[in-house]
Amino acid sequence: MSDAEQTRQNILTVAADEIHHHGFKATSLSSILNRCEISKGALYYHFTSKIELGYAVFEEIYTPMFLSVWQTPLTDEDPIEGLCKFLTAMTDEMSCSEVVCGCPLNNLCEEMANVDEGFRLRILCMQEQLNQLIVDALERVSEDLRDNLAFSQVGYFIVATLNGATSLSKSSRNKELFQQVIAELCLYIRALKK
Amino acid sequence: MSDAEQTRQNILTVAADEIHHHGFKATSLSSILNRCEISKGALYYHFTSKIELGYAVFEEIYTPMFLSVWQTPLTDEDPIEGLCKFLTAMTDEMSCSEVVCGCPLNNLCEEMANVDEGFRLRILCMQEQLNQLIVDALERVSEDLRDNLAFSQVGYFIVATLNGATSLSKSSRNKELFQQVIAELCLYIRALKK
DNA sequence: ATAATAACCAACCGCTCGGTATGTTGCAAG
DNA sequence: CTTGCAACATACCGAGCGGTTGGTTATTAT
Repeated sequence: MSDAEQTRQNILTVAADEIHHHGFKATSLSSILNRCEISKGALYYHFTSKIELGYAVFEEIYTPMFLSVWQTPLTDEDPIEGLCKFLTAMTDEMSCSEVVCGCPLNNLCEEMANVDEGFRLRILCMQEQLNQLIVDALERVSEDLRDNLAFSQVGYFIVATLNGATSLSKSSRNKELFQQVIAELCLYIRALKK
Repeated sequence: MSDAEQTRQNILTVAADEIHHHGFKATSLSSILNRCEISKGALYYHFTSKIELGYAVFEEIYTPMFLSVWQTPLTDEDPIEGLCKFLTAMTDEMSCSEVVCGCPLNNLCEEMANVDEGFRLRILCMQEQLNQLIVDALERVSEDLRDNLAFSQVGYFIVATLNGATSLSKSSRNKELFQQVIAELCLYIRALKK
């Protein structure tokens, strides 16, 4: 990787972390510059504006990471069990900073979706991709599931509940609350089976 | 009501609306001053700082409104049906601005809980009050419900899912997504019964 | 050897923000 | 009649922000 590309990646990584911790608007460029030990000129050589940097973080860091994390359990032979194991594993592996900071995508969603159209469209696109992943997985094993299930609706329900659980534990700083909601969610998910 | 108290209430009302629309940090005092047609001196006569104003909005506007809205369906003779009707009524009556702006308390939660301890404690307190309301309602009709239900867990699950649904519809600007998640949530709630 | 370009740096700019210090007004008590 | 305080208004401050401008290197092509 060239030096320039190395610098760019470094900016992206640091920016992703800063945005995760402080939100997009509250993240100042100077804090990124300090951590990267570069000047403002360097940053503006690679990105035309703060918001373009935000888009790049979203597309090149957050989205790929997020989708790949979901892909694994959903392509499992038994996606129902895969999902439940995935969710309970989340509660176990959840670090302190993850409890406090929440999901980066979820946060960005809350903060920017109704403020900036560019973010909104990117978020929308990613949400649909995720929902499609879930729907595909459910359809694949539809013969084992209850009749009259609305797969898309189920997908959004799962995602919404997970987001709500993250948000709840974030504001209460209580990992247990998250575990409780996830436990109840797993009951719901397993009950999708015949 | 005295003139001074009238001014204070006016500030609170306008601030509540501004914070709902733009978030706490992004709400500038000057926008409040403009809408109230008062000076900065007037505001700082009634409130010692921006964050104290925020606390007052939380305690005197958001919390009472929020709790009273939940109280009605939960004290219904049949809280299960009361909740479901309450939730579906929300989807019908939801205005455009409510879709875009989301729930004021939920927003404040996301934005401020892990930034300011004062907000976090107030949010925590209110969440527990709400959960207690739900638990009380469920216990009251526990004979009609399935055995082995963890009431508190169920309460947090419902709140988390509703929050997630609000967040989802907010970022996608799609009322239908909210309706879908709520529809699925009502299925879950009704399935609590024997 | 020179010219050009990629990759970066340092200094500065205008703006808005929350907050403060001081000035003004009207009414009510003595 | 005046003194005093409640209830404001006005003007200003320093800090931090995103962004711009005008250099400065190091490397590469000619």
